[in-house]
Amino acid sequence: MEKNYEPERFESAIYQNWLDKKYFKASINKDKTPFTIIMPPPNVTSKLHMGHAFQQTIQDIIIRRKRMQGFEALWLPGTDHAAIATEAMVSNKLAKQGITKEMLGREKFLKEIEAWYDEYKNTIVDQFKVMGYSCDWDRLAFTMDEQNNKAVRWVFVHLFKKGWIYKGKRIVNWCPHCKSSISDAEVEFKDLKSHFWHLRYKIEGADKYLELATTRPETILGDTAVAVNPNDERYRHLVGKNVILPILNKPIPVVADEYVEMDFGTGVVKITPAHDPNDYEVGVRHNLEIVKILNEDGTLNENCGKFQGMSREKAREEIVKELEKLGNLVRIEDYSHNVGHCERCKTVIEPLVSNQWWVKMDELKKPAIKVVEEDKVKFIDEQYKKTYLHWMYNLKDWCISRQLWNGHRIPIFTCQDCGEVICEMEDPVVCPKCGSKNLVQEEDTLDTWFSSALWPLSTLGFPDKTEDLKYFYPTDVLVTAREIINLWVARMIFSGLEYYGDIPFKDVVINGIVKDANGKKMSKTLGNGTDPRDVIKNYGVDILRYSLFNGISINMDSRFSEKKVELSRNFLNKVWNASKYVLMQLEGKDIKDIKNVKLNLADKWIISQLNALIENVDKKFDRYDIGMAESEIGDFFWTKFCDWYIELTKTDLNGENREGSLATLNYSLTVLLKLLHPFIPFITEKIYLELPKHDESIVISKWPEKTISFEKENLEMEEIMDIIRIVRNTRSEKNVPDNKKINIEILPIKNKEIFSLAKGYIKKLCIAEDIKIIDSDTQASDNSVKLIFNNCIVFIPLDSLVDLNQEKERILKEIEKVKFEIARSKKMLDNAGFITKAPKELVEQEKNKLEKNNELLIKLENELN
RNA sequence: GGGAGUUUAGCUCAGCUGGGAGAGCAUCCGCCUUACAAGCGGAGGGUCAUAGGUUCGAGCCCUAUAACUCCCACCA
Repeated sequence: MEKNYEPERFESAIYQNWLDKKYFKASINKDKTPFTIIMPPPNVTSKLHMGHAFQQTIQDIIIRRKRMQGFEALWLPGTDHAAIATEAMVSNKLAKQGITKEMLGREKFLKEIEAWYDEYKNTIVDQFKVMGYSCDWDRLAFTMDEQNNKAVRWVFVHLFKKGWIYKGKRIVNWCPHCKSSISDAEVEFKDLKSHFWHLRYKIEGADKYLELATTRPETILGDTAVAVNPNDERYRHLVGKNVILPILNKPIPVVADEYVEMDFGTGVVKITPAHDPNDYEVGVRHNLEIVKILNEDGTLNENCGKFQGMSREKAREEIVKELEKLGNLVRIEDYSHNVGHCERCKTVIEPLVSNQWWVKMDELKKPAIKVVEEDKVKFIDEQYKKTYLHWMYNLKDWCISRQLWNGHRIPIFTCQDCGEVICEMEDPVVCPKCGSKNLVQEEDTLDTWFSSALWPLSTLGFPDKTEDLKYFYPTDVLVTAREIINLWVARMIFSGLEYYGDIPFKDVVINGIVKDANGKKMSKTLGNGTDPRDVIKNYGVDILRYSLFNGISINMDSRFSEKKVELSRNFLNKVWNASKYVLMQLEGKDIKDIKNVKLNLADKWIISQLNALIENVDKKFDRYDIGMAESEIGDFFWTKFCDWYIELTKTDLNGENREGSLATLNYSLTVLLKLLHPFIPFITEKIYLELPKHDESIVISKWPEKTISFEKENLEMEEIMDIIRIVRNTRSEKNVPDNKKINIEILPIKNKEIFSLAKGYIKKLCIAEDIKIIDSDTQASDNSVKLIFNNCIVFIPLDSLVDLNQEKERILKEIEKVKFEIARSKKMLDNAGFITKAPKELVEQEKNKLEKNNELLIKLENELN
């Protein structure tokens, strides 16, 4: 093995070998239980960022362990077509050449989009491969590939025939930049400083005015009423009368509606049904005229007289001036309020009324609520169950049409001659009713989430009834982000249930966000993010992967810092060096199985410890606590394996029974590499293949299971370790530097034979020149520090005179400690409540402690006399 | 406005169904002990946000308060 750990020298070659050997390929195998993860598809054109690295690595860790545990492990990768974002990028590119999509026409524009996808298609996939992800790449899917298109068409036709898709005039969130409606979930609200304009409208036929306040004075041109609360005494007499709308000088009615809050503002609301969701509702209730004042690009339209063609912002200014001139402006108040922005392009959205396609949710949501209520689909952590259910209970119909060209075009055709509406699996050529060939398809495309909702189905072959679906579906776990529980997770659940009759996944792991070192969200605009590609370049993939998970809970937000990367580098370096050392010891030797060899005390200890480790790690894995699993293994490797076990074997390897140590070194390194493999796949593979005995690859090797255990030796070794710790502590306290050796004399009291076995360990780890087992304290050297344990007394003769007073102090301090413990135990045991109510083992344990401490106390007190 | 989360050592976080406060980093002391100075040995450091309550016993359970974070809904 090379002297230094240099990951860049082997990571990519190892990955290529895995691909060549097809280890990640999953196919139907009746002898194995399937374990399936479908990857949440990243944007096809995106570049690897910390969020991907975190979320996808979680899945890789899970799937790699399952593969080693003998499951038929499928991790199915794919990418998303990200309709709005891509259309915006391609439009921008064309705009630089002075071309609009309208100039190109639909067909040519879609060709441009396709070319764009082709160019960028592989960037994210290639970067995922660099990350070491063990996906079945042969199954790489795309939300606009043939299979998905087919699934989308099938589902649309299915819903249409059930009567669950309808066209309706509703207020939608309109993005004037994207020129499309966007869903509620894609609207971001930001607090903006603005004003409250107080206006007065003249009451028709009277010389009085009605005062109201608005945050959007420009919409005055679309007002068709003012509203007051029916219980509002102040205005009751005006209901049914008209007021004169300024500028347009048009009489509009005063209506009474519960929606108006009496306490807010003046208690009078201007109603613009075409441009406000609530106003729209009021408009419907009172049968008001709907006047649209905006074009698709956000400029004012032909209903706006001299303001036509102005931008929203310009129109606001001009209209306020005009109102002031006309005497309708009372005052302007500072006000800040939440304004909706387009999540993708950050433009202020404009609510406006338009014709859209909708999916009825009433029936779809019922079973999707039930499966989560009954934990058939389980959220990790459980708090998200509430988030999900809360949203589902209040779910309204889903607006699925988007005014884009990129995406799945709505497969509805209308006969221009007889008005027949056609929605079938195949595009119709003639009208089935009148035979006309004059058929026109809807212009709009579907919300991207419409196809994403079918992801677990379509990637496995839906709508065809494939064997893959039967075998791999429902999938086992979905790993995804908080903010798309509603957008995506919910829709996959009702889709799976409605179209295939089963849940799409059993567990939903919601992962936290990776923030920067200061706990701030990483963002492009702030420039505070760490680019995972830089970390890979400087440190390698394994170190990046390890640093993302060490000591964190994956469902909580975590922080990423250069510091963590360095710590991870130190650890991987430790793994490399320790392995190098162990391999050096094993080289050229005949390595036996631990079950067929005589084991030393330390060997039995580490084997027992490993058993406990395996059990703990499995428990943590099974509840997706993989960050803690990682740090437990890492901790074990460093402390127990390197600092203790390897050091202990240095004695045994020079002793009579080297075989036991060699076998156990080999065994424990193998177990640890396997446990670490899901987290840091490359270094573990590299070392694993150097072991004297190994499978073809650690990827397909067997996950460790518990083996023979040595309870008695385990405890004995722990006692010896305690002695070693105390002696080291004493050395340090007495200012004996580590380059100076001491002599040690041990007087065993109990379990005497263990000390002859452990003598070497103590000598080595306490840096002793000589170690003697004595059988009476009269043999002990003069001028020694005397350390008292339950099973022995340790004497350390020191060159310099031991200060007797200082020794007395030390013993007194120890007596204090023991007395404190005794008092605590007594207090508990004297408490009747404790004796009767606490678990029996606990009481028993406490009694044992008390007894031991009492014995120790007597010995210590004897020392003083 | 509704809901959720967080608050433990100087920093980053553990602490499972209540039963003696933990780790790493940082700090201090001592070591190049031939796998590793990216290392080894040792030490100091905490009223577990605050105030009540339940319990034989509370970091953990209940109630209230405060600060920070996130999600949802948005009042013209």
